[in-house]
Amino acid sequence: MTVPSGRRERKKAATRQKIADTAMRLFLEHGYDAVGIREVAAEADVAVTTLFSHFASKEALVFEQDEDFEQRLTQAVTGRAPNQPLIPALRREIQALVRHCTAEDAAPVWRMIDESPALRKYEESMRLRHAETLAAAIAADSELSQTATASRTIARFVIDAYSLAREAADPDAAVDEIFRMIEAAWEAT
Amino acid sequence: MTVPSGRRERKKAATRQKIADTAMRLFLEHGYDAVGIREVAAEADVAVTTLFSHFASKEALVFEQDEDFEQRLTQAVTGRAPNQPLIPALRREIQALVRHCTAEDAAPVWRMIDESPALRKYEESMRLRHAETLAAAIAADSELSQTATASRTIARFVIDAYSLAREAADPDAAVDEIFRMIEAAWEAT
DNA sequence: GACCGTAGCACTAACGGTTAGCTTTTTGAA
DNA sequence: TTCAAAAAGCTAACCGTTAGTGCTACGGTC
Repeated sequence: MTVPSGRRERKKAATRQKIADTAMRLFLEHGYDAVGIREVAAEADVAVTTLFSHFASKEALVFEQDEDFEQRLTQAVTGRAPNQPLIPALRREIQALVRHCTAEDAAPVWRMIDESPALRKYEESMRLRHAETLAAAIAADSELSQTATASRTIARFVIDAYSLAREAADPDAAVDEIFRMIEAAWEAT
Repeated sequence: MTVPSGRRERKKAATRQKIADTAMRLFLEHGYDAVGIREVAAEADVAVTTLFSHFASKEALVFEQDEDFEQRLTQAVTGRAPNQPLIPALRREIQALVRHCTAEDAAPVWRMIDESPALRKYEESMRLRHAETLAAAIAADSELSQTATASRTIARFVIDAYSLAREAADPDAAVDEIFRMIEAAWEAT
């Protein structure tokens, strides 16, 4: 028992990474819909069942590291200095995340996502999960005193900001504009 | 050509309705996931392909009349009296919609939806569609002068209000609380 | 009333994502 | 070396969905 040390974990992580990399390469090369799970598994030289033991679904192959997203947002709430206001902290984080995914080299991936209904759906429910996590972090902040509904509402609005800004013509300006609205909403609680 | 009047339309509508009713009955009886498409088709005495010619997907069987939703929201925007403010009009409509789907007799259906990941996903992307439609209606209103981003943002917030209030312990109070925030956000534009 | 185009429906067979059941290999520890 | 468990593998299926094809009944036209 104890903690499975070393090699086992590394090998598992390596297998996972190889699957993810292979999948991304094939998807970008031939299109998401044109590449089947069996094809990805064969190219990565693993069994289909192995692939699904590492990733819950085909879509999850594309959003490999979405836990970053969640962690960075909650970190922005729980990790800010005492007496620092909530909304600006979230604004900075969202700004950074939007910039990250509107960067040049991320463009092909997001184009692929936008073109596939399945991937869009998946991202939508991912966002809702993130909003719930963020809402929990906001609700748990002892410096703030707001109802459960207000926490969940602000969390949704913040996630909306990310989603809307990402698609806007001028993402930076959109973040500014939307966060002015969120700030007002927050002060109305 | 012209408009195919009469019997043909009635028969088609009857078939559609029979499929929808049968599906709902089976879903509520045995659970959404436990009932297969082939089963629904057999019970409704139609071919599987016929079922899919009336409904785009299994989930669509549950959200049979979601176009109402979209129409009522855009109507609340475009059909309000001149010089009437936007947000209160939307608030009234959302209030009504929330009440409608938190009514006693709708409870089993919504419990079923909440329990099925597939149905939740479907509803989420439905909401996004509705938000886009609503955003277009707001942007088209000549009395209002707001950026495209502001329109889309307010539309999202309004749809969020519906979604959050529906799940809240006290839906009426939640609508009030969230719309106070939306009102503030709107005035900040 | 006979005729024709088409809408609606049926049937089969398949495709692609996903899972269950079971066996084999690899790994860490005794 | 030996053993238990984790990881990976294989087969075979399930389920939602679609393509291909043909039949039937309806609505409009002559």
